Amino acid sequence: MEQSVHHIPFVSRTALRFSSPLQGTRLFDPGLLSHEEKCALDGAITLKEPIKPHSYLAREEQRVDALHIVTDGWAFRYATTKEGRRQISALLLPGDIANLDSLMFDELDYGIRTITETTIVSLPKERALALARHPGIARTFTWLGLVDNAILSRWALSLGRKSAIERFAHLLCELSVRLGVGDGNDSCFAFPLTQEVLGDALGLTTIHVNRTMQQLRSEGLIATDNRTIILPNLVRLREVGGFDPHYLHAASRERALQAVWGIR
Amino acid sequence: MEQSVHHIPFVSRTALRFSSPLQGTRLFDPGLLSHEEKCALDGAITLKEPIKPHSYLAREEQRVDALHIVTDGWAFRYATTKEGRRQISALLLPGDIANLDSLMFDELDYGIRTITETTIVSLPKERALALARHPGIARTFTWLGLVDNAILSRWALSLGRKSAIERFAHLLCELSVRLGVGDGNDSCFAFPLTQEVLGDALGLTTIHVNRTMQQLRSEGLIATDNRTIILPNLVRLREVGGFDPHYLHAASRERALQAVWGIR
DNA sequence: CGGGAGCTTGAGGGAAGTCAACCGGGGTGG
DNA sequence: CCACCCCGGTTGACTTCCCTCAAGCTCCCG
Repeated sequence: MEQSVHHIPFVSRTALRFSSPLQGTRLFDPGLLSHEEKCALDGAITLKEPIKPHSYLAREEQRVDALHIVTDGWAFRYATTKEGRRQISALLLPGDIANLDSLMFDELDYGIRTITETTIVSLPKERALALARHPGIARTFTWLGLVDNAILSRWALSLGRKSAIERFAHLLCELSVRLGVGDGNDSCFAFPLTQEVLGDALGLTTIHVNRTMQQLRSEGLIATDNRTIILPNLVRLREVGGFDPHYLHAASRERALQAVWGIR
Repeated sequence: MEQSVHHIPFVSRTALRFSSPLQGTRLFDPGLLSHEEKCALDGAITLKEPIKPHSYLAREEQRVDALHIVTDGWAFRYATTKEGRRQISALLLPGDIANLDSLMFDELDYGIRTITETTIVSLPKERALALARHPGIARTFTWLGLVDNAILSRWALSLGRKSAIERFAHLLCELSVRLGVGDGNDSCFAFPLTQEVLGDALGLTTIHVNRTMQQLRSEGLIATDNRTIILPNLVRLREVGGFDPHYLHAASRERALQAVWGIR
């Protein structure tokens, strides 16, 4: 996280005056924050010890008094039926806020678990609410909540109306965009999801996930190797999944990055 | 919706000084708004002509430059697959904002249709953003977005991990709470959803919705009569649906109502 | 070397989908 | 004013996608 200034091209010096664990996360991404607001945010957070893989960041019904922002690693939100069937409602990637709703609600109505080792920074609820008096920060929270919502709406479309292979393809397309791996074919990224976790995200059994993966492999749409996934034909994968990246509103994110850094 | 002042006990007269179409809607509910903020909101909205049943309030991909708040009637948000399979991602009841995300995004990534005749008020995006400088209004928007999110997460659990009858039961429980019909058994409310719309909300075919309704009827969990539904055994219905009202955060709404009106 | 986590395979079953009718009622146009 | 039509609901027969159950396999790690 300690990043040295000389790795970054000479632009926009003032914006670089500090180096925050939040640098480059989605919290800063939408481009809604002034330099002052970024500093204020940065001053309010505390960096936590890394959290082990497969451990609980929070349990269902738990009282949580701080926002947790993932800065590294993968995690997920989930809910379970009384019989113990689990549905993942969000995959949390670096930059995501794990529990934005804690801003307004006292108790979680879901649980949070890590997938890989995960580092988070936390922002006490009270300070977050105070910071939300900065219009840019308030708008950033709102923006993040709305994107969460857009993603979840697509998941609902997948869960309710798509076949296993379509759901899987759609999820992979979503992840490739959210992770910011290039649009070109032959996308490739670390993929720490077990088939069990995939099943719980896609509303399928692990066994059916396995068979669906085989189908995708045999059609040349994915290749996996040691927790890495390759998408050799993103165009066709998007067709299969019925994926249109528009809903992720990554464009505004790109635009913001460009405006702030003059790069990328 | 036509509420006359003399139905309301003599309390908190100042809070009643104006009568807004927003009165009693979820926009005012969380209790986050000062009297001044309510006035500001009220001054920014315009009441629209009632919209016919089964008509489009907005299409997918459409540019929308105002928030639309449902004040009467039922509507829904939906998305479709390329083959035309439709999934409803939200049922919009009086008080709901149909397109909160228009606050931040230019184009919808869903469509909005009415179910019954619907009246809406609209709030131009620019004015909404300006109003969001009031902390209470900003927090109200955030609150509404977060509740939307909580509801959608439960829908994902239903769609991914519950049987037809469980999904149906859960939806009915959710609606009974959101509509504010009493907790007691023998809840009863107008129910304008066709089996087709229900199917699109629950991720089922109309035919299977029909059979599921028959099952619920035969088990004495619902009774229908001319677009009205009766839930004769809400306790068992909640058991069947695995429903816990906590996630709707209606409590804070009740608390707010109590604080403002001293009633209910 | 044993054990567990994650992956793979096969056989059989079941919940929900598909296809194809039919019904009943309310609106409408001839 | 009646006939017609269309929408929404209902029913039956058949299909299918995905689930369940039950193993066995392959790593990796202690």
